[in-house]
Amino acid sequence: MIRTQALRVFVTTADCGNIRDAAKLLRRTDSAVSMTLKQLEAILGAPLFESDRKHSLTALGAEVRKLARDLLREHDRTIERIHALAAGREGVLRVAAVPSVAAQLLPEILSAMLGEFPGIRIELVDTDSASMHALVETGEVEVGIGGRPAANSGLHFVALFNDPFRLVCRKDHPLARHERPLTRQDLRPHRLISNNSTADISGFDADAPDGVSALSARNVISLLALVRAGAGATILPALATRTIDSELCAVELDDASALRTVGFALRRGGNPSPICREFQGRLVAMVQATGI
Amino acid sequence: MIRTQALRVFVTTADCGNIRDAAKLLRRTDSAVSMTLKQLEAILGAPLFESDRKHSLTALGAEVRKLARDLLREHDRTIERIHALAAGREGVLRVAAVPSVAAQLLPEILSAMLGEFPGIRIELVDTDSASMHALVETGEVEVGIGGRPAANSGLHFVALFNDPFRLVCRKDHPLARHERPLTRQDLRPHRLISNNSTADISGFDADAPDGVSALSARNVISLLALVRAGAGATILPALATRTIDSELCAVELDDASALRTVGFALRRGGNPSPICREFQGRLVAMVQATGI
DNA sequence: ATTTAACTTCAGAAGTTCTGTAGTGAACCA
DNA sequence: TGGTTCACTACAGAACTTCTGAAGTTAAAT
Repeated sequence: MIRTQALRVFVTTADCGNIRDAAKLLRRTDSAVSMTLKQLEAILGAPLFESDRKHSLTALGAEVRKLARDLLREHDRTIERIHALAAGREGVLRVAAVPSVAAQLLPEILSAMLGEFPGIRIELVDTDSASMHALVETGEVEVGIGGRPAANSGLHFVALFNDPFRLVCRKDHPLARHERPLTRQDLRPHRLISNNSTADISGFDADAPDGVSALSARNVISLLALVRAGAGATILPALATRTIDSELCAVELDDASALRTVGFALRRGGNPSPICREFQGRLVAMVQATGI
Repeated sequence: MIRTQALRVFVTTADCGNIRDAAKLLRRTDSAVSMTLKQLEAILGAPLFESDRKHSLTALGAEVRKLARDLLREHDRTIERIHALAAGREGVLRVAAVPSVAAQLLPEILSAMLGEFPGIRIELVDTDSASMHALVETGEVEVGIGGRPAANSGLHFVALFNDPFRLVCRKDHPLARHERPLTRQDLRPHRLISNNSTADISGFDADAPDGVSALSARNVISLLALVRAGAGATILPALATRTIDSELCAVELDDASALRTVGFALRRGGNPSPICREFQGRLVAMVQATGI
């Protein structure tokens, strides 16, 4: 059996032209190097060096040297990549997140990771919680961030923070300067624009005729445009209200159920990749640091 | 340190889906395989399999498997090629030979070798002895077959056979039916066409005025065409007269110096490649078998 | 609850690879 | 010519690694 180490000893010796320097480079004694070369020649049944002095190669030695050098280069590169994968310095992070998280929390973390680990690739999908769960379940993404999946799903959920819903309205809206947290009673007289998030609030859509609001928008940009235009108010997770413009304001709701739990969704029993663990760790740290 | 063997154990186990079958394939005990996997995971600091049962890989495991599989494929291919080189089943044979040998002896040997060792490549140069020596000396060919090089050259010579020179003339030439071997005296009245070979015969060209023959030809085809056309006779090594056509005949010379020694020319101290040794062995065998 | 299968752990055996020392032979120098 | 140096080899034992076989654990199947 030809060991990779034997090839390395041979190539190093051929490069150095003598055993002593090769042994120094390999951090072995001369005799160990000598023995390894002897053994390699015995396996091949033909000499690799012209003479005992290792300064010139036989025709065979020259050919073997070329092959071995390429193999070792490939070998070292691969071993390094395996280590990098294991250390999370390389690999692909596929993550799905609800828009509020994707927009408010992830950019900082992801760009920091890209900066620190130049070898990695990141794929971010922003979508609603239900689609996110599906993506994790099918394996299209490794981790999702959003609402809690149904208990009977194959997903493992780790809560990260609780995000209260807020009413978003124009500053001149009647409820804008309300003193206490708004009750459902307070909201009833006003037109509310439903959106992807409101589906998560138990009983919210049910208040509307046929359980469907008169006006709805999927996209946060157009949703806020409608609010800004005076079409009504809407309800968004507090996280998503962080960057609303100065024409608008977010008002607290007095409703324990108007709270969504945001966390990681992972495949049950799945062992996340090192890069995914790294990502999770950073997000947890950020949530703790900012005290959301 | 990640050993190549550990990667092979990992890939095999991943392929089999369990340790037992992998151990059987690897001709190791279960425990050896188990230990190797454990050690590999310890080196990487992260699990490669989802659970103790080795039927499903972690995200990291799947990535490592891909890399390792490619590396092992490359590794096995290279080791096989090194063995093939050492066994002479692969490689390049670069050989130079004088035309008579190249045309009469080598075709059979070289085509047999190409048939038996599909991995090899052969480069044959036919040239005169002096150029052959130069090619061997510069390393452009590994071995040459032809006349003995000067003693002060860097070449090692191994005699292979003695090739007597013959007179080649038309069947209606006055010397064609000579009873005894021809002496120089016999030749003197006739016009001789000199060629590359005649330079090797001591004193031959010297017999002509100014040491140069009136007519000379380098190429055997045109040389024989001149003889056939009645321009004169010529002298060629017996080996080269084997395939002259029926219009011509070869007549023995009575001259001990009209003998050339043909043999291998190799770099002094050079250790020929396995494929070259193989070639030399076959040529020696052929010479002995045919009794040249 | 028992059986079976898959894997792990452990201690010692087996095997390998390394080191240090002693020695050979070639090259160099005077 | 003999001394010196250099590069390598041989060998024996030390150090280390890897393997085996037996016993043990865990998980799934019946």
